[in-house]
Parts: sequence; structure tokens; C-alpha cells
Amino acid sequence: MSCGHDLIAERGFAKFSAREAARRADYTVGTIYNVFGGLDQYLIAINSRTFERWSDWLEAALVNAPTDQAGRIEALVRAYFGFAQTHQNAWMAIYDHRIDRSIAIDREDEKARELLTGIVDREVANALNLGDDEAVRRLVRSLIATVHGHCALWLSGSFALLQEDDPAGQAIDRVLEILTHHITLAPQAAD
Amino acid sequence: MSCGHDLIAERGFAKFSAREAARRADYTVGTIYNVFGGLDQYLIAINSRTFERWSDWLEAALVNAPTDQAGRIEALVRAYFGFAQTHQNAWMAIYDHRIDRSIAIDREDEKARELLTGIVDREVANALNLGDDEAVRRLVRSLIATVHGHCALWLSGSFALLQEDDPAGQAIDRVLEILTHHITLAPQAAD
DNA sequence: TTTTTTAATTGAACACTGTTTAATTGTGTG
DNA sequence: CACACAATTAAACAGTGTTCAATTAAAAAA
Repeated sequence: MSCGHDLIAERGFAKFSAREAARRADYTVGTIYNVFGGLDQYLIAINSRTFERWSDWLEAALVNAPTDQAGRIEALVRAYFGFAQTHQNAWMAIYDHRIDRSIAIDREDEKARELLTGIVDREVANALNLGDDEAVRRLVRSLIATVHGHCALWLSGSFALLQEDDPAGQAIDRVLEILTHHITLAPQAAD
Repeated sequence: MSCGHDLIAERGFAKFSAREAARRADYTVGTIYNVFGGLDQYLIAINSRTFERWSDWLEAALVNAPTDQAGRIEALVRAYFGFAQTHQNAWMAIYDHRIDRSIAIDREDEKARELLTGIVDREVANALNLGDDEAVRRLVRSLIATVHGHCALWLSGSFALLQEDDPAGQAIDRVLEILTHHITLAPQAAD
């Protein structure tokens, strides 16, 4: 399984091969099909691993982040980009793999994905001086989409074509602009 | 060539096959390689066609758009989403096809891509009561990334998972929030 | 321990795919 | 007509995903 993750990180989604992954793990393709139930499930498992690493990366970056609210959001977005850049192939594979609705996703795999949004939920709720309620979570999904868009176009090369050289900076600017529309005054300490 | 476009629209990028596309056009795979120079160039040509259709779609939608600035931006974003939804496979193929830097992109293909950003440049400059200068174009790329992110996560199903049912609406809200930070007062008619 | 049952793993087959290249067919020109 | 040049093909090669009967290994039961 870790061989599969390594292979996709090395070659990218398009040139990934289940046969080759099995070969490297001293197995046969058939084993992958029997153990995981199919190629899609195998890829889902590989991508879950990437999600876990990504979450860890974000948490690690937040430890050394500034304590002011804007600084913390900036650190979060930069870490988001940092992971994507450092693990380009693995990161892109998450979105390259299109799963059709017929395939059921294991609870375990769903949890790996929720971990990531959970981190953002927490940080944004904090930046807005709000609790982690439904309205915040909806906004968070939208902010994630905003950052995702910048990151995806950047790594796919569409942005190089468009001569933007600091996509992360642009994403941060947009996120902060958006947040000012939703910000609430920090509650004062009771006196 | 139009067979290739039809095939990718029908099957999606992952299940697209150059051989099958050739077959449908009563040709042989070899012909594609000789005419286009390789599979990548063929896919670029197919995607250029999608870009052209997309631009046409946006222009068509703008004809019937409201005349107020926010309404026009909203119409633009909705049309963006509308095209992507109506031509899911073709639209996603644009981003599924990763071109490595070694492959040169024809001027003609570049122009098809610039047409689209050109439309957005124009509309945003208009919404901001500004000319179409470099600063606006930089913001526009960022806005496109913002909308792209919402649209991509939506169609890839990541958003369904996150239970958002109006991603276009969310994208519009974000874009308008961002624009208020960059807006300039409309120049008054000389009196 | 030996036998039986269950799980893991393989190997081989099938129908595809992309890619290359020599050979062939078609098409206009001198 | 014969020639040159472009378009097109056929065949081969090395891969791929997918399936499944047959084999091997491990666990449980006798």
C-alpha cells in the first residue's frame, strides 16, 4: 500500500499502474483486486493516506504560526500550498481520481477527508470569533474551494501561462477580503 | 476531430481512447499521430474546441444579462457553472489533461484560452468602473481561480460530500464580497 | 499430530490501450 | 503518363485493467 503511495508520488496519477505498484510490493495485480475489491478502492486508500499526511502538515505548520488572527489564516493557506507543492503528484492525484457514485466510500476514508476540513473549520471559526456552527462550516467549504482553485490552477500550469507568480499570496488576499465581510467583534473578557 | 470531442464528452477523459476516436472517424490511430504529432497535441486541440464553445456560451448568456453591475457578474458566474454542468466531461477534460512543459502549445490553441479570460477581463473591468489594465487582469485571474475552485469541487463530487447544494451561489457571494474591496466609484457624466 | 476448512495469493487469459514505423494508397503537377 | 509528395494504413510491441479457476499458506478442528 505504501508502495502504491510512493509510486503515485513518483509518477503522477496518469502514469500510475496497479501492476507496477504490486510488482514493487512483491505481489501480483490480482492481490490488489482481492484485498481492496478493485482499483478504485485501492486509489481511494492511497488518497486517504495523502489526506492524513496533509492534515499532519497543516497542524505542524500551525504550531509555529503567529497568534494574531490574520497571521494564522495566512499560515494555514501557505501550509496548504506548501503541502501541495511538496507533494505535487500525490496532491493532484486526490482530484485526478474521479469516483463514480456507484462506489461506496469506507467510513475510514471519509474520516481522513473530514480531518482536513475540520482543521479549517476550527481555524476559521476562531478567526471570526464565532463558534463552529453550520453557517461557519458552509463558509469554510467555500473558502476551501477558493484556495483550492488557486492551488489547482497553479500546479496545473494554467497560472504560469497567465504569469502569476504568487498564487498563494493572491489566495490569502482573497480569503482575508472575504473574511472581513463575515467577521464579528471579539467578545470582551467579562469584567 | 469533432469525433474526438464527442467521444470525450460522452465518456470523459479517463475512458477516452484515441483508437476509438479514430475508429469513429473511419480512420486509424496512426493518422491521429501523423496529423497532430502525438496524443497530447490531439487532446489540446479537442480542449481548444471546448474553450471556444465555452466562450460562445458566456457571450450568449451575457446578451440577456441584467444591466446592473452585480447582476452582470452574477450572470457571468452562473453561465460559467452552466457550461461546466451541461458539458461536464468536456469541461473536466480541460483540467484532467496535464501537459508537461516539454510540449509546445500552438498559438492558435493559446488564443482559444485567452478568449475566455478576455471576456472576464472585460466584464470585471466594467464592474469596477476601471480600465482593462494589468492590476485588473491580475485580480481577474484570482477571481477565475475562485470560481474555478467552486466549480471543480462541485463537479468532482467533493461538494456533494460536503452537502453544499448551491455552489454557484456561494461562488457569486465570494466574488461580490471580493469585488467590494476593489470597487471604484462610477465616473460621473460630465455636466 | 493429522485432517479439514478458510484465507491469501497466483498465473494465465482476455480485451483493450498508446506508440512507432515501413509499406501502401491516393492526389495532384510537370 | 510518370513523378513526387502527402495522407493513410497495417502490423508489431510493450504495456495496461480486469477476471477467475487453481494453487499455496495459515488456522481450526479432530
